[in-house]
Amino acid sequence: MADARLEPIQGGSRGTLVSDAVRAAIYSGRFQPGEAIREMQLARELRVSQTTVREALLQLEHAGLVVREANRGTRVTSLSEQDIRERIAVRLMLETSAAAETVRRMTPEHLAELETQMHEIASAVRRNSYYESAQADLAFHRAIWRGSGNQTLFRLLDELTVPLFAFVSMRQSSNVTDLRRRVRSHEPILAALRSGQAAAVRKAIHGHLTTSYRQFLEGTVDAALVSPDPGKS
Amino acid sequence: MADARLEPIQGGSRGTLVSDAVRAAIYSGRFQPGEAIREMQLARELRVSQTTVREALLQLEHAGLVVREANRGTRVTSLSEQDIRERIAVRLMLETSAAAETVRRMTPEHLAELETQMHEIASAVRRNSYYESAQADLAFHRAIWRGSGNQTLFRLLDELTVPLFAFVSMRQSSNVTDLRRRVRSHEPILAALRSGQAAAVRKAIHGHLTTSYRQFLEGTVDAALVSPDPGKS
DNA sequence: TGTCAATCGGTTAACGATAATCGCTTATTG
DNA sequence: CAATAAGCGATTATCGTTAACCGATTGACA
Repeated sequence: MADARLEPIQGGSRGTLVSDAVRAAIYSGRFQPGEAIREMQLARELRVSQTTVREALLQLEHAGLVVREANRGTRVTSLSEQDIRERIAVRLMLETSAAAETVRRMTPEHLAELETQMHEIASAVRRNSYYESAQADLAFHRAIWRGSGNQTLFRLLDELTVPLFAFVSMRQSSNVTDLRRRVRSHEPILAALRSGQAAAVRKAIHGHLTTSYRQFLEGTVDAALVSPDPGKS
Repeated sequence: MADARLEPIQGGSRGTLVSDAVRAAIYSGRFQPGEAIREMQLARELRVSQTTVREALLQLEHAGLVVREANRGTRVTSLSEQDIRERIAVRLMLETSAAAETVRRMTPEHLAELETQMHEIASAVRRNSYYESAQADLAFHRAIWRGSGNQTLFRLLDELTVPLFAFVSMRQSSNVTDLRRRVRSHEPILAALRSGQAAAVRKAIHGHLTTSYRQFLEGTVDAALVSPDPGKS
């Protein structure tokens, strides 16, 4: 009973299938931010009804990947500078606390999983695969969020961050230097997690995020919401 | 141009109308937590198509008021003890930071608005109107969130808290003592906001929330995620 | 020639009907 | 008699079509 011979069939509903397809198209850049997505056209291309497409778009809207305007249409989300700063600020609040909790509950197995994810990032970077390295990067952070044991917290961080990955990384030049930095910048987090000290983890996450998003944060008038943890003004 | 003579007509899409109707029914208790909501039945009662009802239910699912299971049906969300604890923990993280930012940007106008909201709460309590006092309570907190100037933060707090109000207050006895407490427990927040000191505001919010939700928090094994701010273990 | 209303093209919103899926009950069969 | 399959009722998922809506453009009229 413990291990079935067959995997449960995947695919879910047709709407989810469509949603996945569009999501992949957005990530891979086939749909550009700001570009309109027409329900009927998509329905024809994918051989499904408009209703199904609509349900998929509703899901994507929830995930923050598209925006829908009544009677006007759907377009790929194009995060404004302000949107990005806001998301980063909130992510900073949540992820530092999540990681601090994660380190408290850390098991050797979980630490091993994080090290594996780290290897995945490095591997993708070695292959110079930008898309996959971003996926691995996200997976690493997800593993940290999950470790907090708070599903609500995980869900919110996911909702907040997925569009960030989709649209921020899109702008960053994917040159070799940036990719190398992607590996290095995660190492202090892992080190802090190994140390088991919550304060160190908070600092590591804070440093990682502010560094990673430096180019989006500089020029922010109110840095307050961006660094609520240290520097208690 | 600045002030129109007429308000923009409300009502939005039919789907939103249905969604509002169901939301009100949930809040008022006409739909109980755990109760099934049948699409076709609702469609007949409201004289709209099943598609429209479905869109409404999708909206409500996003808001966390109902849960939908593929091919099984929709039911009113019944938050588990764990869900509630998780939401409180995350709300604590976000609202303390939001309020700290709000106090930094506070204007006399905004402070006046909060005082007005406070009067609304007191007024509803005097009328012994439980439902309205809960609405006013929520409005007070919303005003604080909005003051942070971070729309993303506002949205997340809303998403997180609305179901809390819907289902937590439902369980609390709405006796006179509880209602009086509802007024009193907000006063320290207002006082802290007037003082202008971020640290005081953080403490006030923390105190308010842990007090308000005491009955749901006691017995929590890991209080860590619930008090990430003070008492740095 | 400027203003406003009617029209038009394109798109989403809503509809009614059918198909697919689920859990449960009832047969069937070895 | 137990295990399994077939059938049933209820419900959601999907479909194709029609209605409503928005913004831009055209055209009439002062």
